[in-house]
Amino acid sequence: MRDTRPYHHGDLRRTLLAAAAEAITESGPAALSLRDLARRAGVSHAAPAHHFGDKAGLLTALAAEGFGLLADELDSTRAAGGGVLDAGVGYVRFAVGHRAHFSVMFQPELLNDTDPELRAAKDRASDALADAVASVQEPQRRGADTRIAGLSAWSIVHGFATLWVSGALPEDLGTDPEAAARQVIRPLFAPG
Amino acid sequence: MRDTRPYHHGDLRRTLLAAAAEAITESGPAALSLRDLARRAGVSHAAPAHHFGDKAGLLTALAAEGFGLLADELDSTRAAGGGVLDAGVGYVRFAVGHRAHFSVMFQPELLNDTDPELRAAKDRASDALADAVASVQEPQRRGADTRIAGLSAWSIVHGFATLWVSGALPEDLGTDPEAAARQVIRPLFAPG
DNA sequence: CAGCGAAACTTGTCAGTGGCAAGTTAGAGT
DNA sequence: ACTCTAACTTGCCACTGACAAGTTTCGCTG
Repeated sequence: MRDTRPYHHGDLRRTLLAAAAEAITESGPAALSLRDLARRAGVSHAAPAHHFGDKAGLLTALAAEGFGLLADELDSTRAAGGGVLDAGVGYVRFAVGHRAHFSVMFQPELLNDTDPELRAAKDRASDALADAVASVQEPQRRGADTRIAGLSAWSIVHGFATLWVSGALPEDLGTDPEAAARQVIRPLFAPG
Repeated sequence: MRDTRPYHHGDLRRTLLAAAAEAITESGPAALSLRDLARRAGVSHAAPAHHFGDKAGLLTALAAEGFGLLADELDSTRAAGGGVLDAGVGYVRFAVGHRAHFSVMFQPELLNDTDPELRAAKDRASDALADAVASVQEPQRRGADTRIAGLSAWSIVHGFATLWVSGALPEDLGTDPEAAARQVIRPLFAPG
């Protein structure tokens, strides 16, 4: 909220990330143009490069932010006393609520996968996921492998989220992704 | 195998699709360049447009081919007397064996989703998937909803495939995607 | 087999894009 | 007040996708 545009934007990094998220939500990561983002933010076409190096750098920052948000989501459902099922629904809630982030997080060819921030955020999300699965581990019958159980849970939840946001699922599932997710995910957690 | 390059390539469409699949497998759909494909095929830079209209057209053709191949895969495991688990493993085999096709099939913003060929191929794959799930339906306990069961199966299988090809899964799962898939998917189908 | 219509490709061009290099401005610390 | 550096700008180049208009070849009809 400055009267006239100052030379220093002041918050360009954040602004660009937000604009990128919006643009990607609308048209996907492939259609993203750095110059377009710059225009939207009212800066020169080369300004984005200063903060992110290149396009992959921007998407990497977005992905890292995404993993952080995902970890937050999982941690918060856990803090609320939710079980694995709730964590799963939380995963879907994140994917649907942050399509842009989600659509970039699992496309490594768009990212600088060696970026330390990205790695850190990934690790944090990974830990949060492991915690959510481990919380249901105690009442496990037999010595069923926890590791495999976690991967099963991750797979079904990730699969549902991916299919939902890509519009591949049948329409008669309704318009509420969380309710639908709960139904579809349940069979894995409530056998018998 | 002509002695000198004829004006009519003869099989450009196929050649371009194959080249595209190769390029995408290496660097993802975003990095795909029509002009590069043309160069690889030894034709002019505008030749691809003749066959596919534009980039989305090419990717749409690739996606349609992909859905066809997926349907083939599922039908063949069914013909071999396999159950849902085998169909699931077949799904993963397809995704890993045809990364390029798979990576494009579920990114609607890259495609012309109204394309009739794409729709037809999608429907065929959808039917094959439904058949694979229905085949295990008879011995179902209680009136568990078949529709939901199918979506659960699709989700876990699709999720595993997606995570595997994106390199998100832990390395200690080994290098054999089918074996790993079988382990991770089983909990859904063999409860109790 | 002549020729003609349509399909398959080429050449040329334009606006838009990403990325680099070199300059300019502002702010922060001393 | 001075300087050092981060935050941006201007200018440029190679490349890309899309379109328009031409050229070559194939296949079919008569």
